[in-house]
Amino acid sequence: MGYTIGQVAEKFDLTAHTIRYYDKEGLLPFVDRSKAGNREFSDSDLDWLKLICCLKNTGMPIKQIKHYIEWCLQGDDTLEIRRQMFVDHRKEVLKQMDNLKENLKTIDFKLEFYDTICKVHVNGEKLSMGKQNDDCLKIIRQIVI
Amino acid sequence: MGYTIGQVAEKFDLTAHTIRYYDKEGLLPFVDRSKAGNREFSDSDLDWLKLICCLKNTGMPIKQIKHYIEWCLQGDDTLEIRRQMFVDHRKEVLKQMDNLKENLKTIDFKLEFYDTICKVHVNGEKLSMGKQNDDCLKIIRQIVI
DNA sequence: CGTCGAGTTAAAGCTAACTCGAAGTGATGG
DNA sequence: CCATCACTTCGAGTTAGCTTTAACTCGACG
Repeated sequence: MGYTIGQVAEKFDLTAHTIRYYDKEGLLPFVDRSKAGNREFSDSDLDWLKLICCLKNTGMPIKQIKHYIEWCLQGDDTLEIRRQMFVDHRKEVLKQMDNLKENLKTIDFKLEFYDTICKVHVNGEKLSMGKQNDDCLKIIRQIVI
Repeated sequence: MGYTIGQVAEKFDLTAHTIRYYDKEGLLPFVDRSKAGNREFSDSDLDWLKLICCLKNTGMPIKQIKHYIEWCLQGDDTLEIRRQMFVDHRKEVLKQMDNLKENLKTIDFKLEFYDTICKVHVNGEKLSMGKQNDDCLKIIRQIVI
C-alpha cells in the first residue's frame, strides 16, 4: 500500500510542499507512483528520507545530498566516494558540535551574569548590598552587558 | 586608537561587507566613527561583536539579535527580558546539540556499513569470502544504502 | 600633485530553501 | 450526481543573509 505524501509529511514534520520540492530537486527518484500518479512511499523510502533529513539537518546542502543519491543509483563504483563523503561530513558535524559547545560556554557566562544582576535588581531596594558592591555591579554592568 | 573595519573583519573571519551589513541592520549602534567617518572599533566593541557572532552562529536570527541590542540600550528595565532571552536560547542550543548527537549516530552507523562494504569491495577478488557472506552482503547493500 | 589603498553609502543582485497559489485529477460518501 | 478531500503540476513569490556594484572620500606616500 505505502504512505501518501501527507502521511510522510506528518511523520517527518515537513510539509507536503517541501517533500515535493525535494522530489523536484532529485532527492527522491526512487519513490513510486500509484495509477493515479500519486506518490506512494514504502518503508525503505522512509529510511531514505530519514537519511536525507539527517544530512540536511547537519548542514549539507540539497545539491550535495542529490549527488549522494545519484552516486547510490550508479552502483558499486561509487562506494568509496560515498564512504569518503560520510568521513568528511562526520568531521563537519564534530566541528559543529565543538562550536556549539564553545558558544554554549559564552551563553552560560552571560546567563550567570544576568542571574546575578537580575536578583540584585529585584531586591535592590530591600537588601542592603553595601556601597562597594553597588559600585562594583555598576562597573560590571557597563563592561559586560 | 581602535581597530578598522578591515582588521575586525580579519579577526572575526567575516568580510568588511558583512560587518557593514550588520551595522546597517542595527547590530552595531555603539561603534564610533573617526573624523573621516570611518568606523573605529574599541575592545569593548569586539566583545559585543563576539557575542553577536555567538548568537548568530547558534541560529538566532539577526532581527532578534537586534532586539537584544535595543534592549541593552534601553537600560535596566529590560534586564529580566534579556535574561529570559538567554534562558530560552540556551534551551535552543541544547536542543541543537541533542539533534546533532542523534544525527551523528546515524552517520556513524552509515560509516560502519561503508567501511565494511568498501573493505570487501577492494579485496573482493583476492579474498575468498564464501558464498554465504557474499549473498549476505548483497542483501545488506540493497537494504541499507 | 597624482594615485593608491582603505574606507564610505545606497541600492541592486544572488543563493538556498522553501512557500504559496492556481488550476486540475481521481477516489469516496451522501 | 455532486461535493469533498487529498493529491497532482507548474510557476511565481518570499525570506534570510549576505554579496556585489557604482560612485564617492580620505589620508598617506613618492
